[in-house]
Amino acid sequence: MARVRLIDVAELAGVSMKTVSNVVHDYPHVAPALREKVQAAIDQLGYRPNLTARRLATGKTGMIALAIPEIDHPYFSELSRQIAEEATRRGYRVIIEQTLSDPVTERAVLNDREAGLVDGVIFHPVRMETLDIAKLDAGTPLVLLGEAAMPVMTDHVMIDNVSAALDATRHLLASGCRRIAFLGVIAADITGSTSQRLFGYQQGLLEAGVQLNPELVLTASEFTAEAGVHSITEAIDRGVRFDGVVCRDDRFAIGALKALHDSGRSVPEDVAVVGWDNTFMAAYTSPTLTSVAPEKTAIVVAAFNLLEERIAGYRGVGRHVIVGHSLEVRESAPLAPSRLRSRTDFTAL
Amino acid sequence: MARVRLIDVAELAGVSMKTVSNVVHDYPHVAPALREKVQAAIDQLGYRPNLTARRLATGKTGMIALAIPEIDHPYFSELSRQIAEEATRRGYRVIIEQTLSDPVTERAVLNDREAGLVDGVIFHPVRMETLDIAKLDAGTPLVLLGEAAMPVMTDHVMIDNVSAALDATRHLLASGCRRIAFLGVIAADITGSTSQRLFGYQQGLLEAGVQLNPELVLTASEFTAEAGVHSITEAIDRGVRFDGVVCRDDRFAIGALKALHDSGRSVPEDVAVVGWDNTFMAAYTSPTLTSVAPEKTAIVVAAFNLLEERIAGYRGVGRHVIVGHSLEVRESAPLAPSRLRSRTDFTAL
DNA sequence: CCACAAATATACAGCGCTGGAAAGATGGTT
DNA sequence: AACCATCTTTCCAGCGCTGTATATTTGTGG
Repeated sequence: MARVRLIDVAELAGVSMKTVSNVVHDYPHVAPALREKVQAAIDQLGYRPNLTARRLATGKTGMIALAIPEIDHPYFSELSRQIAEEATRRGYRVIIEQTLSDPVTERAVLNDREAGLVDGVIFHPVRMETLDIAKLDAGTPLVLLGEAAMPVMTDHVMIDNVSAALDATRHLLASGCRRIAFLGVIAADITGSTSQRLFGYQQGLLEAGVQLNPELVLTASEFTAEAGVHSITEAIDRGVRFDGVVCRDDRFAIGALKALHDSGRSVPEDVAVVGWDNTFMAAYTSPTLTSVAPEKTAIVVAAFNLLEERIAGYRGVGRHVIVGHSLEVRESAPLAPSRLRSRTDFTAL
Repeated sequence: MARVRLIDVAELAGVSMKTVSNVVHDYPHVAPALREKVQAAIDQLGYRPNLTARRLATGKTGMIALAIPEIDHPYFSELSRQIAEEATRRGYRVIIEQTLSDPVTERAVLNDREAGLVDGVIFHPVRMETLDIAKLDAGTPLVLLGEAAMPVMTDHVMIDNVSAALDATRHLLASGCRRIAFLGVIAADITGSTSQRLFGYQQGLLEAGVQLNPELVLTASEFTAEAGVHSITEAIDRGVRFDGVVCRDDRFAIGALKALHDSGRSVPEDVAVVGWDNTFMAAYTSPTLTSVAPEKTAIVVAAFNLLEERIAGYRGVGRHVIVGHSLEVRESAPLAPSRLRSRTDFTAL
């Protein structure tokens, strides 16, 4: 099982190592006859270059790390797919690190772990403070995703969360909702992505002259559909009345749909629901889910552009790219005011 | 930006490289005073070991590759998550390769790409023939996932697809279905996973004395929910009558639920639906989805066990591990015969 | 106070590959 | 036939780290 090395091929072909290396790399100035002989030796021995050794010699790894909270969150799995594809297109391979939103793991990702292993890191932080990140950045090019407060030295790609939440809220208001809830605030999320969305939601209500009602800001224990179900169910049980919900992400929205269905409410007639991320399931829930749609492709492309500039040697201050978003309107919150029951009947449910 | 090397630390601390290395590795026989001095130098310089160099020296990479068709297929993203967690537990990092079911990419994964890069590969093939795989295995430990025909030399983990499909079919039969469709056969899938499921479905019908009807075997163009929608809709339009569907995976099932809903059929009253993979969405569709549940954790653990044995040097013939499965019964195909309309009314829809 | 074992620390040769310098061929000029 | 310029090929010093062999120090008992 001893691996075939460059020198083995060289000996068999009766040439120097470098010539074999040149053949492997398609270096142009190799005489055809020699090239053929070397190739034959390569084939005969089944030679495969040792990438680790090549890396040590060249200093380039050709790999990037993608650090995300959860691989199987639909938003992140869809993002991962696009990143994997873009990486392939640009000649990189991807190491995926799952942080599970654990601050220690997040730190580890940036700290010693990426030492010389990857050419760059794309990182979606959840628990780490921006300042921490800046400190730990040990020279490996880094691009941040998500809503962390603008770091000074680090590149960063995000959508305008405030404005997107504003769009979602306006949409619900336009369709006639007046008691709009927000799902959900999570204690552990300190990067501000939720709070930006909450802020946009509040702004939307205020500009429409609707008074803010703290009761309508629902909290959740974790980022799962189940937590969404629980939060909505509990609000209903508490007697909280609402006719619309802006959800922090699609998983919460999916949970909300279930909770509303189980409690006998119909969507969107009784309660309109807006999700966030426009993940694939949004088109397959029943009713289908209106959802804030970040331009995922733009995020991925922007992230790679920034990363490759850093890899190429850019050492300036952090750039901050805001990519577009839209509202994908589906059945759970249609455009037209389509309420079948009058709002005043709501309490009768 | 010049990286700090072991020798830099050694010089600052006034010791040999190896002593620094020993400190980094917590080698026990280092005098406390020296250890402290070295640690101070490490901290002062911000030294991080170069993993690529370490790899070259040790020959171990501490990485495994996971090659799957699509990162964002719920089954694979859930599997990936578990693999990532198990890998962390066992001290490995994971490179994820997305093959997109492309035979060329699949080949590349096994062929030159893993050269010395990873200690092992976990691979879920879709298009490659088993024989091909055996040929390309260049010495890197390999474990196959999924339903490829038993390879002779390669380790392999799967569930018993025939028996699982049989269970699903029996379940539908027990609840009163008689015209049970199978969704969906895909031309591009040559590994036999679909055909095994189809076989189990047919066996289930036969043992119940139900005649096979080729019309009820629905094909799909690709592995997406949309293709499932299309296939079911088209069958309905063609006038195919059915009161149950066994789906090849949850995405098809989700598409089936949508198509049935859009055509005015209710699930499970008119048509009962069984999915496959028991992905997270199964609990959140409306109605919730009965689904074949492979024991994902068992798959992951078995795969790692086999892989680590190979890494440790096992060179014997391929082992084949069959892990358990169950049927997660939910609303789309409940246990009891719960049909509201009589079957004869079906055509009236 | 010495011999000898155990505990610590060092030296250095690789791991397999690449990059640049240098050597060797080749062929066209004058 | 001597001389370049150009094309091919070889040589060899690293890349940063670890494992083994070896040297040095420390500790113990007689």
